[in-house]
Amino acid sequence: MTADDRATGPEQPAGADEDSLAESFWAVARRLRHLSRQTLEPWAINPGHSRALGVLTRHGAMRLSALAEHLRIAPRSTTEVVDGLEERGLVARRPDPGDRRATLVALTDEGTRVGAAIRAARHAEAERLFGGLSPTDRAHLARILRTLRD
Amino acid sequence: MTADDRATGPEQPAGADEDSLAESFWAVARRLRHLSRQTLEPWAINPGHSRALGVLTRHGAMRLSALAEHLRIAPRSTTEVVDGLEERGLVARRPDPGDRRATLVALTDEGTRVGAAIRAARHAEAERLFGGLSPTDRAHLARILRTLRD
DNA sequence: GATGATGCTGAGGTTACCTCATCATGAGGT
DNA sequence: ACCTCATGATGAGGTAACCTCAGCATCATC
Repeated sequence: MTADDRATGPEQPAGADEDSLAESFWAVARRLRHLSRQTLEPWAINPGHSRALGVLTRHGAMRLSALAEHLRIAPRSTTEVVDGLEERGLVARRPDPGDRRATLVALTDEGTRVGAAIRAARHAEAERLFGGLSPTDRAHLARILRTLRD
Repeated sequence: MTADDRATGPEQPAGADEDSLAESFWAVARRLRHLSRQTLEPWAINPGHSRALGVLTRHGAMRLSALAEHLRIAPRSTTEVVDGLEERGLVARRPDPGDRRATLVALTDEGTRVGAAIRAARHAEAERLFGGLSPTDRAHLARILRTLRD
């Protein structure tokens, strides 16, 4: 049939025909998301788990509640994300020595390894998309995006 | 706590710290999505419904199955989207005169009106985000995005 | 040491998708 | 005409990733 009215992912707004900046923007976002899914595939890990892994890689062990804030999801939902990572042996729960109500989540060795690998793969993935641009265009894009983000 | 590890929306990959093009990209995507949610709010319509409305606005009445292809969701899911829009009085089902198995979905007058209003609001919304750019930057961005999208 | 706040989790709900089975209809072969 | 297979929509039921609310243990404060 006709082509791609859903210029974007499942959560994205419509307006595909517009041929506007927004449309192109979502089209690129979509490509990025696809790349990302491919990147994560070898680890059989979903984006949510990957995000949590990223936070722990960058910030080290923390309470579930802190992780929830980083991920911007409800504490209760964080319980489940951590459950998943724990099942896969990527993180471990241990009691917070300073507060017996609290639980700390820390990367296991395996988790550290996988976290680093994903980080590297993610870097390569970005390179795959943006690598085609000339250095000038990369600079332009970086500057413009920085402007838009404020 | 620290700020925003979730550089993006609920479905987006992680990697916030990277300070890479990808990171900025998702940050902007996030802003766009927020704007979009605001845009849709007055109509109490969700992105899925809005997308369907957009397709019908652009392409006119069509079968459920055709709509499913445009939206890139399963036919069965389309049934539900159309149910929702029909409840709100924005579309109507009628039998396909050429095939008694099939059902055509068409915008009602109200649906046409709302579709147009959303289209306009969406345009304004894009202007709100991209309007701050100089004409040169807009051209740069448009060109670069077009390159990335292939 | 009672009172209220905080940290985690069980129970159960929502949203937006999915697959599979079913039913009516259509199209083609014999 | 009849049989078979394909197709369009939908009922039934499932899943993933969130959510809220209630409950329990623990902490901080008065």
